Amino acid sequence: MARAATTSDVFNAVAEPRRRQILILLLDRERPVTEIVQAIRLDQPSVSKHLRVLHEVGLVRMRRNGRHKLYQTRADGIRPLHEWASTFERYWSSQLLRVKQRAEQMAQPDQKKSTIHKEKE
Amino acid sequence: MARAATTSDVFNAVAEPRRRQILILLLDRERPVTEIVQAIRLDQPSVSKHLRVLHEVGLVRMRRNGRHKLYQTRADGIRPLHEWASTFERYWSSQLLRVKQRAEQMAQPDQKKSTIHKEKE
DNA sequence: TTGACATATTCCCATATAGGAATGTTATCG
DNA sequence: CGATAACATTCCTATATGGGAATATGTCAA
Repeated sequence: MARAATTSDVFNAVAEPRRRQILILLLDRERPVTEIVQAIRLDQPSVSKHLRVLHEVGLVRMRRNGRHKLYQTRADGIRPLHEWASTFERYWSSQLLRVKQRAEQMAQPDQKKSTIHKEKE
Repeated sequence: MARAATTSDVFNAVAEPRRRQILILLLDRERPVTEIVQAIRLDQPSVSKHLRVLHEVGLVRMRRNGRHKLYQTRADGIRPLHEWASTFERYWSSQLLRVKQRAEQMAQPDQKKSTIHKEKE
């Protein structure tokens, strides 16, 4: 399986770069599909599919206007993501913790340097 | 393709529920792989693979301690996600905007109710 | 060195899904 | 009604990847 159980939650929806693009584009005002197609340089069916995903997880609203369907970002839908990320906030904002961890590493000099990811702190 | 270009960025990493579980688990203190295996009820190879992904995108650090490898969340890695989500903050916190949108919808009563997603506002 | 433990990697399979092409659907207008 | 515009859906293909089994790698202890 390519991505477990909850295939369509907010986390999955924003994992796709094109969808993040669309969300930013539709943040300030509503736009018809054609305008989105032009803006993000993707064919219309693909855009419609992304919009469907975004709509299903509540990240965009849509209203019909004549022959057009106007989409707009529902910023509210981002809140779960924001709140989840906020859980980590006090850890990265804590200099003390970082110092503590540094000290622990100092006390364990027999570690191997990671070749994959270099520590940024 | 199952997920475009940047297959392994932070957004993709946290799109996986198991990995979010691991990140929370490793937030307060470092733990060896075996302990993670027990905690999240997943086989060891799968856990190792998730840890690899998390390490590659900088969401966990690792240090060796004897035969054990101790993993811990690098909260700092969540910041890009948090900052991205914050972009939307002023939109959901703005009551005024919501009222404005409500007014626009009132002026356009010929819309169809979405059967997929019900507006929560 | 041998054995045991801890972790990582490889191989395989099933599923999810992005994109493109073709087609279907819905609404407006003459 | 018929044509057209605007979207949505379906079908297809290629790729990504999660989980499990088997295997490999690495480290310590005796």
